[in-house]
Amino acid sequence: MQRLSSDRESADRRERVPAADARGFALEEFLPYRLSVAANRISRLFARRYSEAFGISIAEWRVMAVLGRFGTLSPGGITERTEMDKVKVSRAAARLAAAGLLSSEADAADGRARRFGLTPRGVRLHAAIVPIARAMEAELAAGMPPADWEALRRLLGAIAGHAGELEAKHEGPQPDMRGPTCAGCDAGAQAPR
Amino acid sequence: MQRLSSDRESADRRERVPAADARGFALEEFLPYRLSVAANRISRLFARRYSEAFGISIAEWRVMAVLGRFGTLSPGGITERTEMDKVKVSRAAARLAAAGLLSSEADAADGRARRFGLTPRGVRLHAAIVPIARAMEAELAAGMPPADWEALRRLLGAIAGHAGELEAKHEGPQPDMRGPTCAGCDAGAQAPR
DNA sequence: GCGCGATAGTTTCATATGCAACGACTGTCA
DNA sequence: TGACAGTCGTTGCATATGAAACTATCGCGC
Repeated sequence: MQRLSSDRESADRRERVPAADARGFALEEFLPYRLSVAANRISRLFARRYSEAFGISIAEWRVMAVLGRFGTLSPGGITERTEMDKVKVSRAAARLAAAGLLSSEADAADGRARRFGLTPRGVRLHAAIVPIARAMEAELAAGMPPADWEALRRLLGAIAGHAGELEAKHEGPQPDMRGPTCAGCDAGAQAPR
Repeated sequence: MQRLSSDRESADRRERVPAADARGFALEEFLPYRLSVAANRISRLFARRYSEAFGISIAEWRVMAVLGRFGTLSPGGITERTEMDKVKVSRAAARLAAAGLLSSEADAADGRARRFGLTPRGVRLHAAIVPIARAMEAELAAGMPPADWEALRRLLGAIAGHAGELEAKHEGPQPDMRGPTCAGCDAGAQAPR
């Protein structure tokens, strides 16, 4: 972790030396930014299509996708397999159940848990969405050579895995948070939220 | 665009044939899903760090980043360069200005426009964040070979570009929307919002 | 059996988001 | 010059989000 110039002796130097470096920072080259832009554009694309054609959101589609694959699942199981927040899963499942696409029953073995599954209508909707989703993916893939597409898929898995590790590392043991990073950043007041 | 079985003659076949295909749909292999998961994890990682260390959001950081690079910009100029919604830019800039990090003045040439720029404190904060951002990017990059990292950067640019084209195509002329996609999907009621 | 900390899921609440409406201003065309 | 369609940026509103609180239940230890 690079140390930022924390000396207070010279405002001039503080502004000139790191600023000379910082001025060269190009947001459009920054990988996290590119990733975010790409993901947002594609999410918008898919969200619009799912919403227009089927009246469901991406979160709801994900829930249906894992239920279509795994049969019945508990909210927790859905949460794991969709990588979504449990609150998001809970709400998506409630909406789908209200729309008659999901069945929900109490888990016989665990009184806290529930089992969600696709109703016959849910199965039909799932079967209708899958080809559309695949076609949209193919439309995206048509923009680059197949080898690039496969590489992108692989690299996204790799970066997500690594990011997951970093997240876990920072969530668990929180040592001297904001110590080394903020020390010396005399930015003054934190922006009001 | 793959045609989905829209025949109505046999509910059995409608359920068996496409479902057999649909059941094999693996969300975790779906590239848009992977992209979203990767982007969300990394955004959380960066958002947490920026917030803890500097009290700003990613949107605010992006505004500062482009102002640090280009000097003064109008809200519209910021919007273009950050790929963010104009509303998001407006609010981020307002918060940063309230925190004393941005200066804002009327544009002499155009009474509708404004000019935003970094205040001296904004410049210092910008100079403090850049090395942190670079260090975090390096931490991420450490998870894969440099060649893979470069490939990922390039492929993200390519996919975002292609997605942008598709978005533009679907936004402009909206011909028979939901015609070919929804035709034959007898999913019944749209999920209530 | 019976506390009691841990777990599953939902709900509450404060914030974030984006579309649409708005006010302010511009440049053009008659 | 003086309407008026178009643009710039902000604000209002309805929805989406997630952290934390809450309810119901579990299963361990005694």
